[in-house]
Amino acid sequence: MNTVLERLRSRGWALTPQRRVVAEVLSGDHIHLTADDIHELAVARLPEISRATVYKTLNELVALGEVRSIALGGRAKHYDPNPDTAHHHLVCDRCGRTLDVRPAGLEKINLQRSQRHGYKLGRTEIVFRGICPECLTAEDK
Amino acid sequence: MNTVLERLRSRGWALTPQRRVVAEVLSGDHIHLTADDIHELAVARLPEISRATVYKTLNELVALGEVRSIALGGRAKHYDPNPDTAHHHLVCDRCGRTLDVRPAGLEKINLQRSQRHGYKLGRTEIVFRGICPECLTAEDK
DNA sequence: CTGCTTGCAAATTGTTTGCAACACC
DNA sequence: GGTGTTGCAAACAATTTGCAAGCAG
Repeated sequence: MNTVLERLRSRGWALTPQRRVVAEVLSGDHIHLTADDIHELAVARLPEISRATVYKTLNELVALGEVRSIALGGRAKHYDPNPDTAHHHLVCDRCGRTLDVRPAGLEKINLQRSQRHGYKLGRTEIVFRGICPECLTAEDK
Repeated sequence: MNTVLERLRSRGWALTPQRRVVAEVLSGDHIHLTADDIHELAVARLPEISRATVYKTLNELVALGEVRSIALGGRAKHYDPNPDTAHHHLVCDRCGRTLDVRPAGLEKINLQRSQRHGYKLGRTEIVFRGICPECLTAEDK
């Protein structure tokens, strides 16, 4: 069922072990990892993979539209393996844990013409910020 | 009319030339600058100001709640001098130019309980992405 | 062979920190 | 003279790039 890899191969992407491992890590349920998280998980499956290769592969996946890179405020970029499904993000301000959310009634959000300032509009991103349950209990000091 | 400086002074913040210049640059109409932009503009008014001081001052302003740091996807953080007024951002995907927008009808956005995953909700940030007029005309190749 | 891919190491970029010199009550 | 602030330079962290060597067709 790994359609990601099929799609990539059909676009002429050389399927090396390194690239397969990166794609596999991303399609797991660990979501919104940083490049370094991804490298760490990839090393567990393929010890000799280098950070540079992980970075290059991630950039290629972003360019191919298979993955989106998102800026959540921490130092490092996070990678979102679901660029197509419409969803937004719920981010913990303490630990950075990020979940996908699909809020009801927000699909039709749009900027009225008077607020567009001549921009041609594209995607709208919503980030809900808060504190996750783990950090909340840890906070009960 | 520089209430920012008044507020800061009343909180015991030493008002040095360097800090005043940074605050002045931020209260200009050039909005959402990066730390380096701010340094550059500050140097124009006070040539000997150092990058380190600008960074330190910006971090203090953020800690004091006078300025918010925002991640817009580029490498560098941007600084938003209007943390209090409810507004969102319209970002150019080409050049990064960012404007404040106050879309109508979005004030009551909220995540329904079933989507909160136990998070205690805080602020909601919306980023509208698009291409600004300048980049649009430049693109007419 | 030819060309894409890898991985090391070095370069870049954005930001922070250690510390000595300084300014201001 | 102590407290807080500056600025240089060095340290850091995240990411990118140059390049020689490897592998695949």
